[in-house]
Amino acid sequence: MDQVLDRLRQRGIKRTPQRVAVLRALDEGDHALSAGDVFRRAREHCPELGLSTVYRTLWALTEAGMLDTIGHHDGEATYRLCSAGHHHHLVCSACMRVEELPECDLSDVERAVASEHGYRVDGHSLSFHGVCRECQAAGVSSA
Amino acid sequence: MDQVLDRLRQRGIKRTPQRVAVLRALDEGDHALSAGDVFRRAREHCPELGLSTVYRTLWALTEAGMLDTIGHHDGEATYRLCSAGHHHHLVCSACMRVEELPECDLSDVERAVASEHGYRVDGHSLSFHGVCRECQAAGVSSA
DNA sequence: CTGGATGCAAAGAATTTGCAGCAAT
DNA sequence: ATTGCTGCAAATTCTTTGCATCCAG
Repeated sequence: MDQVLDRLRQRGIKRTPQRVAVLRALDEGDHALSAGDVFRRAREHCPELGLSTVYRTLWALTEAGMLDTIGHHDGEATYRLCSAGHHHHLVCSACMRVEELPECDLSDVERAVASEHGYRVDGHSLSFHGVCRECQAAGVSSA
Repeated sequence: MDQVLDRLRQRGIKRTPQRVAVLRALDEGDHALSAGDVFRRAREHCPELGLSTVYRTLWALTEAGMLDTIGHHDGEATYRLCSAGHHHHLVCSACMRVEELPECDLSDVERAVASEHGYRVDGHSLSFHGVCRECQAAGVSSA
């Protein structure tokens, strides 16, 4: 997580207690969190945190390519710290835990789709959803 | 498009001029439209249409499995009439045209991911984005 | 010091909901 | 006739922005 702060510093972003609190909230547990979730969690470490700062920090992290938008459930966007490179996600619909899937072998498919439809294909996004081991054990069937 | 109305009728949904107008707006062109887009287009055929009705109809169509949410750009969700079965999308980021990709051979990958991570994988979503033939010809490079 | 960062409150946008009247079946 | 549908306007909710002040570098 300190590497994240390093990368931010390189982009001229200052290290403030608020940002650290937001990062800690995003970092503990690999779950996808909404802006409100982050706000509530980060507040425990930094009570004077404002919601605007959360949004501003989320935006900065997204700009820096360190934050992925996982989904938009019920009008709320959910975010998660992620590695910078190309990857996909495996999302538990019960607890919102997110695992990264680095491997990706869709270039053939991409090429096929491109030529078949006359598109210049610039990229793709792929995500799997299901229920993680823990939630299965806990008897959760879906969400 | 009349088949869509048939399927709606079977769900006990009445055929009103407003719904028809919304369906026409969604049907003409294979583009992904936001609620506002649909509203503006449908109004041309049905000037007394209210925005709420658009949202209510979009919701009904989604419930019926005939409408897919393509993306959430700038806080606006975009929708498109789609076939009921499992399929993926190829989206032109310039004109928002959407093509359906019926073929899908990810079951192996899905199985591998499931066993590797201990998940019960319930499904996946995959979409490609790029620039369609027409927009390439028109010299559009991205969005 | 100095420019970026913050909190607050107000603004903006998209979507939802209450309600009394209207229309499709 | 019934029952759902509609438009309008008000209400909700998520997110963004303006601004005076404050703090990290």
